[in-house]
Amino acid sequence: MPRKVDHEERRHRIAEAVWRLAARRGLEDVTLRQVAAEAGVPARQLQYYFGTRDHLLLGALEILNADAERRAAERMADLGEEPSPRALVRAVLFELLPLDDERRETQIVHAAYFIRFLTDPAMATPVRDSPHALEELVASLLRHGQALGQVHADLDARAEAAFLVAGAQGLQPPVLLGQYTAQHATDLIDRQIDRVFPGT
Amino acid sequence: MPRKVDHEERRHRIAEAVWRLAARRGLEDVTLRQVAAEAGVPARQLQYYFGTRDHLLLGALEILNADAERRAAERMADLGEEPSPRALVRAVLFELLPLDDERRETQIVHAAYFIRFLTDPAMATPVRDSPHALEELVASLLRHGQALGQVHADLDARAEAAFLVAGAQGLQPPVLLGQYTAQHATDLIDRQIDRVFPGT
DNA sequence: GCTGATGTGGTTCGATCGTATCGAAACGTG
DNA sequence: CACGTTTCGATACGATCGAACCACATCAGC
Repeated sequence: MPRKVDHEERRHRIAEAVWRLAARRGLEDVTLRQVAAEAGVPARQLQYYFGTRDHLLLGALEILNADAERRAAERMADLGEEPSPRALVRAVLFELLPLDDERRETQIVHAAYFIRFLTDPAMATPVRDSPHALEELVASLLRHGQALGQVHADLDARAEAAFLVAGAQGLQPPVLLGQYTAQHATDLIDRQIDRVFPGT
Repeated sequence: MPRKVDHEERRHRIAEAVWRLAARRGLEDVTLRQVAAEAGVPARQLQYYFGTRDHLLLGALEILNADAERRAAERMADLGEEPSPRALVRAVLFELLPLDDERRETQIVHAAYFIRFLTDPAMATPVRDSPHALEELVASLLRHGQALGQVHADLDARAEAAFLVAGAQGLQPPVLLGQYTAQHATDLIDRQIDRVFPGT
């Protein structure tokens, strides 16, 4: 078989063009010709590397999610050797805010895809599991905090984790729309974290 | 001038078709011909009553928001003569969840329009003010609750209101996607309300 | 050196898009 | 009744869409 390296590189390059267009004007403007122009490749390549337009959209989303997940894992690793539950919860929730260009683009693209998630089951699978996983992760961190005496023992970790995640997710739109500053959003989250971790 | 009555009726009828299509498959499928077919009117009427496609999208959004606001006001009025701050906060937050078909459709359509809000300032104006208004409303209700001794006096009403609204908004996607039941979402909100209004 | 699989570019096709246009029906007003 | 405005149906136009098609490169294995 021929060089596999280019394959991934090109797919990534094309996927980036899809993200830019989707984030700028929505999926309507993600046409094969526009993507080709944005990526600087002939339109024929999109057909070859992704097939139909639906497969292009799905493939670009998968690559986006993989990149975002990798970056999130890196930021978690940057917290140091033995990060406190509190710091981890904070980092997880901040992952849901558009605090840099990459997270911003990821979240806008997800918003552009959202309607598809509702009807197209194939599109939904990459996203359908992640929020549940985030909630579980935060819940386990809260329970860890309870074991350490940093979180009130009578607090329902599961429910509190779900609402914290929802709150962070709900802060996304106002920040993207420029109604809230990123600073304001992080302050609001920090305030909730202070409430949940009173002893730190 | 000829009958004005039909004018509004027809615009509403056409707008409903736009919502249905937008909610089902996103703005990409809101083509003039599809809308005409869905509304059961000749395509030429869309041109006459709304003009260009952009004006159609904008007009349909305005009609949707007006309807949603009217229904929300009705539900608030149904709370009775002198509703408690707690009941009002609950009702306001529940307005952000897809608890019936109308709210569900409204929120899905808003999701479909979201990308437009980010770039098209004309589209954004109907929505740009509402969340801020909701937050202020909840904050004033919390302050009212503080005056009545139902809410801890040292609680930051503004920040808590903002996070409650964000939390409700953040519960929207998982409910729409079927990850959370509506029951679960309302439970989570009720739990937060119990925390904020401990004395009721 | 031939062959077949793999990759690439350019072009074409039928369908559908948004919009403009033209003429006639419908209707209030004089 | 006649007239001008409003409403509306049908059609046409240029542009653009997704996808198919075709002619070449390129290169590994025989």
